[in-house]
Amino acid sequence: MKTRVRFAPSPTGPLHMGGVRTALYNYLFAKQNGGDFILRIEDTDSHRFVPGAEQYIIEALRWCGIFPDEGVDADGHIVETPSERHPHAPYRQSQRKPIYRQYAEQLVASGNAYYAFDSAESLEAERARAEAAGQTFIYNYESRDRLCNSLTLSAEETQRRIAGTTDWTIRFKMPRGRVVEMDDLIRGHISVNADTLDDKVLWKRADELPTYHLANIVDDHLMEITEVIRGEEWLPSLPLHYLLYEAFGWQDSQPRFAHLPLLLKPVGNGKLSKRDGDKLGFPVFPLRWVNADGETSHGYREDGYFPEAFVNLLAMLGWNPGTEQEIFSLPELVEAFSIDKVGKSGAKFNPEKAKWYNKEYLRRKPAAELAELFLPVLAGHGITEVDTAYVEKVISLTQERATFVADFWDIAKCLFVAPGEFVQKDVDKFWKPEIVAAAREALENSDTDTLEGYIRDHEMPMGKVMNAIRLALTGASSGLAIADIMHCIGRDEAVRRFRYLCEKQS
RNA sequence: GGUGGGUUCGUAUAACGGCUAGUACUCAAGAUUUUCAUUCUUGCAAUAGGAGUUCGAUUCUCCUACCCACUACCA
Repeated sequence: MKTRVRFAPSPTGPLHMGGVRTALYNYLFAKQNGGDFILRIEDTDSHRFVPGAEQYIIEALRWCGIFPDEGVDADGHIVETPSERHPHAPYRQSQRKPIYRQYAEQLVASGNAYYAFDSAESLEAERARAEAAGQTFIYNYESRDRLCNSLTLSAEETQRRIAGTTDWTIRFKMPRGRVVEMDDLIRGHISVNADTLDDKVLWKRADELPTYHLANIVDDHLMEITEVIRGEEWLPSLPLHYLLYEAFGWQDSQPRFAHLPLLLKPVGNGKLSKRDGDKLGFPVFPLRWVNADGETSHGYREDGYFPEAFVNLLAMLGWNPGTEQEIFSLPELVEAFSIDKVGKSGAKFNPEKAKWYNKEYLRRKPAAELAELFLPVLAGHGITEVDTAYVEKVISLTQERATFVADFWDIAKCLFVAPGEFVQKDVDKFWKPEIVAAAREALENSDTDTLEGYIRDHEMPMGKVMNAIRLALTGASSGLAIADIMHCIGRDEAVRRFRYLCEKQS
């Protein structure tokens, strides 16, 4: 049987990095097994729908190099209708609306579900009453017989209510005295007593839409999903899902499940949230996101991370190859990934390690590629007429000092413009008459390649003289090697800058 | 509160039930360098606690503690 997995996000906002990791693991699993990766949009919550969120999800996955074989955005094109290639379309649950109702009713007919007419207020009151008594209200075998539903009402009354009002739902009827035995690819065997579970709502009449649980099981079945790989927050729903497969009689083709550990915030406890990024200064989203209020959240892409680095670091959060290799390209991940090497416990995200990954990728990239990325940065600083070969040379000198492409400017701006300001602390330390005199003599009696030899031959203090020259050339006493700078800007420019500082200080 | 899941250096993780618990990031020190960075070397630092099984437990079992998730006509 061909492996078919899906990533099924809800378009309620930007996809956060935990979601991207879930998508990635699904993708890796599919590709490793020669299967298909499907992107399905679970937009059954009409109230939380956020415009642009679906497009964001698609764009984020594309940026990571993850292209669905099937689903909305299959092969990079939006798929809306079924075809030979996409028999399972549409892939947006809102467009699959007509499919679900019959399944909900099938469950009612088979006695696995029932109509419930309790109002939100009455249920609220039940919960409050239970809480006051120090108990928890559960809508299940112990309470359903005294509540307002098709189990307690006459058939006529039930029919009348279904026809006459929109204030009803279909609830799953949890079996009594059942222990559900489940298997998880990551966590092993799990068993739960169904008596502790409640009769989940399957169908929301007010919206004419199924809830997650129903839509999810129906679609996974219809789309012939073989493995469900999703976040740990779904683990508590697994018994319900098992029971649903059973109620439909689909248990033989039921997918296998794997629940991924959560991504935790870098400091303290709890799962990674949008606020952590703002507070600690790292992105939690793959791409920049601007919400309806104009509030902007950082994105890895815009912050200068390479997609390969982002994918790599994400892959290593919760999974490891069992070897000491840390750098993996996407194809290498496909090769090495294994679901049973995924950890069970939540992984705290470490922004420092994320930067390290980017640095590693940056230093492995060819100068030509980096030059192309750096050109817009240069343009942003008003440098437009530059020779590409020169930019590549600059990059080869700065590459191993940088973490992001944008760092090239901070490190090497002196190779494009003369310093206008000088670090006072360094001026005080190195711009002293005797050093300046020596530096001037050395500079004027040598060229780029003989400067160091001249200073040495005349027994000048190497460190002080070099730093005085560096100060004149770059504005500070730290940074690139003098010889490298002079090779780039030329001796004449170096002398000019030196004289400029002399005049400025006199 | 209830249900489920989890727990190895600060972080991510490795270790058929068997050497001195390994590696990476961070941090510190040293070497190299004209400075900074790089690079190299070294160092700091962990099996949550308690029982049990066993010749032997990070690994298996139980208890406790702590953390997390779920507990909606949200996904």
